[in-house]
Amino acid sequence: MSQANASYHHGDLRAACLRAARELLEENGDAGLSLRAVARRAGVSATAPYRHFADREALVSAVAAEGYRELAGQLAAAHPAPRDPDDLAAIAVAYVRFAVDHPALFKVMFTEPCDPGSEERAAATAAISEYVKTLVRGVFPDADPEALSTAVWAFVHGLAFLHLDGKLDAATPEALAERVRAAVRALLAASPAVPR
Amino acid sequence: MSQANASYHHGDLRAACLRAARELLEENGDAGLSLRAVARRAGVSATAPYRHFADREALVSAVAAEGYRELAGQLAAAHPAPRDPDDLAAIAVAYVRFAVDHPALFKVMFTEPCDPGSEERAAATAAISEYVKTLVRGVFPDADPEALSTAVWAFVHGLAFLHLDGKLDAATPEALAERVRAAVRALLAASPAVPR
DNA sequence: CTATGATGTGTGCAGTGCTCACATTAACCG
DNA sequence: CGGTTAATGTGAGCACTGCACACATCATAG
Repeated sequence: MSQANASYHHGDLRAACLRAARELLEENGDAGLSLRAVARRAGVSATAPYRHFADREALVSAVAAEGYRELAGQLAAAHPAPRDPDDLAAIAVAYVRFAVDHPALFKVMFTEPCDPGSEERAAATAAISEYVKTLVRGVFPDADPEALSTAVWAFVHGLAFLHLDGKLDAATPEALAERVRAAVRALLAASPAVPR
Repeated sequence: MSQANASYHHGDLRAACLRAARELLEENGDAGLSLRAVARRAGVSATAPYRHFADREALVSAVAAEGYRELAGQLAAAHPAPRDPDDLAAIAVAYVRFAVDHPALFKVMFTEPCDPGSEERAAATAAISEYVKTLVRGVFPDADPEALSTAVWAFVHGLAFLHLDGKLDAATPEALAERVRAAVRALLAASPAVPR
């Protein structure tokens, strides 16, 4: 019933497609995201989206790029200017939380081909990478920033993925947060010979 | 064993399907893995595989389970009895290497729904989890084994995924190994700015 | 040596991505 | 204004997919 404007041309089909895609992703997961379903939901013929997206890949990449931006926002919101490992842990929690709250989106962001994908997408991930590097530089000024930021991102990312797959499950948000914090603490405390 | 000759019954279609699925996965990635393609490659009608796998999900889960076992083997081969972080790093390298060498398989193992999946699959991942815990206990006797093994697995897993997505790329195997080792070192050396 | 259940076949349906020719219309230019 | 044009949306159609169904074949138990 949403043909509010019964005109031939939609007006802003591109945005409508992205919105529909997001909804389908939340509702039915990755599998439910078909161009045709998107078109149906946007109240438009099956082939109309092709005027705005070269193919399914392009649509997915656009959704993913949106996801990156949102994720970046959540991280920044978790702690504006982290100074110590606890602050970092808060950001880690936000990262994992994002993954668990939007599982299908997150998978799409990090699972699909990606490399040859849109530059929009590449730029968005580069931004995150840069952000992590900045964080690490601030909190661990004495470390090799390149290696350590790789390590930190990997750690948080892996934590997110393991939760997603149900390898680790955290019933309540608070349990999840505590588990993440515990992992961070354990990692920082870890030394083979000299604890503390 | 298999009377591969033109007999009506295949002999060991289940195994043939798994082999075909592995091949298709290596050749065309996740997308190329269709039940029909598997059937074609096994030289059998399109619906024959349904006698051995309830649906596509089941086939994929079986392939994934195989992958888990192989991964476990590679890890064990990388270092039989790790005692210090360097040994651990060798295992980390093997983990990431496995992901990079079999990208499609790895994605299938950790990306698809999984939870409600076959118990065969659940058992295989539980085995890996247990293995990591054992490792960690050996190398870091003073740490909280639960939290630290979570952290270690997450770290290595994230490293693997970031490489897979081309977020981090390592042209040569040696470069990859060195990057992984550097990340491990950086993480262990990391101490916060030491607010004294 | 036959009955039976496990295994493989063929047909068919609904859904998908994508291409192509065509319809509609907004926007630009005389 | 009015007409041309390019952007946008439509519909039919192809090749493919997963899966369900009825049927064919055959190894083997009784």
